[in-house]
Amino acid sequence: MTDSLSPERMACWRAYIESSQRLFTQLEEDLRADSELSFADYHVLVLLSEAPGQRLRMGELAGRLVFSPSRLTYQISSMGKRGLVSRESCPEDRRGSEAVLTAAGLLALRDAAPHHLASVRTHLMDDLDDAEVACLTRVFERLGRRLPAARDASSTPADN
Amino acid sequence: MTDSLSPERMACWRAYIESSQRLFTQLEEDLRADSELSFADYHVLVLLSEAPGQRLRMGELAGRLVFSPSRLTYQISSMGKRGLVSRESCPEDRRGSEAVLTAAGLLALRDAAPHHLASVRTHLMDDLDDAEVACLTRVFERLGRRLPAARDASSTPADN
DNA sequence: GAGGGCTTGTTGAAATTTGAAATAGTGCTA
DNA sequence: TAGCACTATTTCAAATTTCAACAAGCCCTC
Repeated sequence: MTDSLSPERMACWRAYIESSQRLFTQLEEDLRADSELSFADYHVLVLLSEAPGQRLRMGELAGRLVFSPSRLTYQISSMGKRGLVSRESCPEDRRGSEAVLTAAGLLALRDAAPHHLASVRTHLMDDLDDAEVACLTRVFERLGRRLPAARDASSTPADN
Repeated sequence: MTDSLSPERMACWRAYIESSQRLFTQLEEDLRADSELSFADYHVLVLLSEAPGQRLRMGELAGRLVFSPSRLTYQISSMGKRGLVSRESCPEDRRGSEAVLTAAGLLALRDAAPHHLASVRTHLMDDLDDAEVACLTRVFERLGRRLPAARDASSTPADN
């Protein structure tokens, strides 16, 4: 291939995608092994547990999870069936609805968290020294800032 | 949450997953926008194009893509319908089959590569300095070496 | 040289994800 | 207050992915 990336950067890129894929797969597997949650379920629970009132608008949640709206609808309805979240319609904007953490959801999160965090540690974090952690943090926070609402909305400024 | 990860490491972890997710989504979108390929299609084409005889066993391919066997079967059959790859059964081991790059597949890769690589550069690589690249490479290569224990153990420590 | 236990890859049904269109509500402008 | 453009979310069909069998071939050992 006519690389327009230096060999070092190409190697970096490849290592990054492949290892990340493997890592995510592994974490998902671990999570399913010692809880009834998928990675997505877990992530939803974490975000809700940290939100004021333990509730979030669908759109907000979708944005943070990097989920399409319809995927989130499905995700939340599936979690709803399992009693992990409930839904309420939003008083300020009646088009909207919010996902609310239930007691059972919080319980499930509390149960799963230690296992999951241990998994993150053993597969990733324990192998990193502080300088590496600092480097990754810097790189990925910058990346996140640069790749904002990738989906649609605000990206076409003055055109009509 | 009772974090068993220091706040720094927790922040690192969060930035890493969220940004990675966003990045992968963005790259997929870009790729679809300027080619007929998905990210998975592209990746298959790259791996085949680099393989001796431009062919790989299904298992080998699945391992490198971090795909389940049945997902790969589907993926390859879909690419087969579009003429990007073909299939042959493996002479040494008649259980096996291999995916073979076609001329059209190579063409499609050559067409897509510049766009895709540009996308990787603008969204990620151009923002990294050499030290960061070195750090990411070190971290993710180490991670990749530590993880493949996950599913299949067919890996050779030092080669490729 | 037949059986048993692996490994390779496929299949089919069920679950999930996508993408386009539908539904409902907001808010501006006239 | 009607009309219109826009936003938030859901719905539905089609595409993809998983998961649990299955078929086939390999690799022993006896």
